[in-house]
Amino acid sequence: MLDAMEKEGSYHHGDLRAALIAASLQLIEEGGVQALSLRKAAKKAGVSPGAPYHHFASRSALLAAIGVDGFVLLRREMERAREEGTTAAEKMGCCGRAYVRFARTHPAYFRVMFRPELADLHEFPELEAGGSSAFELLVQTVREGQSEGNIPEGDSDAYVLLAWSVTHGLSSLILDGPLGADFDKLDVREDQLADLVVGALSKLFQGAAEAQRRGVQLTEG
Amino acid sequence: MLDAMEKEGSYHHGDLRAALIAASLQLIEEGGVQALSLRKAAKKAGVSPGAPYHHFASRSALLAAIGVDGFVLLRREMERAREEGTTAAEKMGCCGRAYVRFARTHPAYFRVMFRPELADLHEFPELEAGGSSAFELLVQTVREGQSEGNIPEGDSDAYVLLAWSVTHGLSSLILDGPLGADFDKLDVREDQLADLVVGALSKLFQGAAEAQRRGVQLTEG
DNA sequence: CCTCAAATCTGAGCATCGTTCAAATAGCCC
DNA sequence: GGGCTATTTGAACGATGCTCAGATTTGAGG
Repeated sequence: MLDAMEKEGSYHHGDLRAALIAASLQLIEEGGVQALSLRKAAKKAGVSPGAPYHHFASRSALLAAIGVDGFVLLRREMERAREEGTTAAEKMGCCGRAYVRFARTHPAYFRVMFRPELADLHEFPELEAGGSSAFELLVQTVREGQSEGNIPEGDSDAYVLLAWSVTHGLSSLILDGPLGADFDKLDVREDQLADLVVGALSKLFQGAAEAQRRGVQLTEG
Repeated sequence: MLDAMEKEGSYHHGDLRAALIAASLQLIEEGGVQALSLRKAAKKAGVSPGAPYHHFASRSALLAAIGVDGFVLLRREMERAREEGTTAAEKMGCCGRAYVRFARTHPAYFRVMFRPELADLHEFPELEAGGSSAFELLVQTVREGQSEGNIPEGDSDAYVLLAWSVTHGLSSLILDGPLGADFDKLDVREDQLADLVVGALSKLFQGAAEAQRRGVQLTEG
């Protein structure tokens, strides 16, 4: 599905399916998700307005296919980034930075991946599976960090959710939030935001783990 | 703008502007942002398809107005929640929980507030101002926490961003992410997620502040 | 090589959408 | 009442998602 040459030359168009996805990505990058119409994608692929419906049941199905590709790319980039760290805490930081980098580098994919009104997760189980796949990588890394002592014990689920929320939240704020207009007040450049936030989270994780090791009871509030 | 009775009885319709916003919110809650069309909102308000354009320059402008209302509501609920905490760390936790609660309680508002393709921040400065207003509340609270010793010193900007990213990320994941399908694997109910994640962040903040107080150097990685 | 069914594509058509605009209407100040 | 402005109408335009009957191409089996 990621390979545009999958069926080249075997049908009338070659591989209209891949051509439509490529055209769609280009349209989305030029003018946002709203700028994607099946008719424009069809014209870009040199085909009539009705042709796409032999490859995608609807506009949503096209977007779902793009989202699936996006999750594959994200998972791949996170796995690659993970190998740059030695301790689990480092790996988690690398994953987080890769997540944010992915959002900034592939905004077209990222938006489609997290817009259920464009491609519903229940309607396209492949999309849901893609999301779970990326999620599992974080679960694994946090568990490793706990056994290494870099992440406080207990509440494993909470720390996983915390890590994912941080990276996803920062990505969303950079892409769609008022952060793009506000971050200049913060005396940091946009490309440093991920380092800053993920770094702060790492500090907190390690500091809290150290405190716990010294017998400090971690309480909420 | 929040008051639906603002101009009641003074024009042909009464207050078409407010009626359109009310109708729009209803449509969005029923079928998502995509289910809102100016024509349907107009019909719901008992008015012709062209009438809305005397109150909103475009569909985007209508959505921007809704977003502005949303930011007012969010800011109000965060301020109210803040007063339930005594220390700054507690206040920050309350803000975070209120943020997530707002997203779950008012998904229609929340989505519009963070969809620049629906209502561009540059095009509607009021929207941008609304976002900044909510953001400032977090800045203030984190700064208070640092002077109280509940939040580690230094990197003030990073901790603000961290706190906002966490709350915004969790909200986004609950509303639009694959979390809705995955959280059952985590052995927690959805309404506990905010407590769990915000609580984890609070623990980290306090643990790290305690470690710093005992002379531990907080390093990234 | 020929046949024929299946896959693929065309192009017209339908309903809906955002948006514009001239003309009609209602409210308000003088 | 006169006249001005705000408001509303209803038709119109172009674009969209999607459907469908029919034309075209492909590839496998005789």
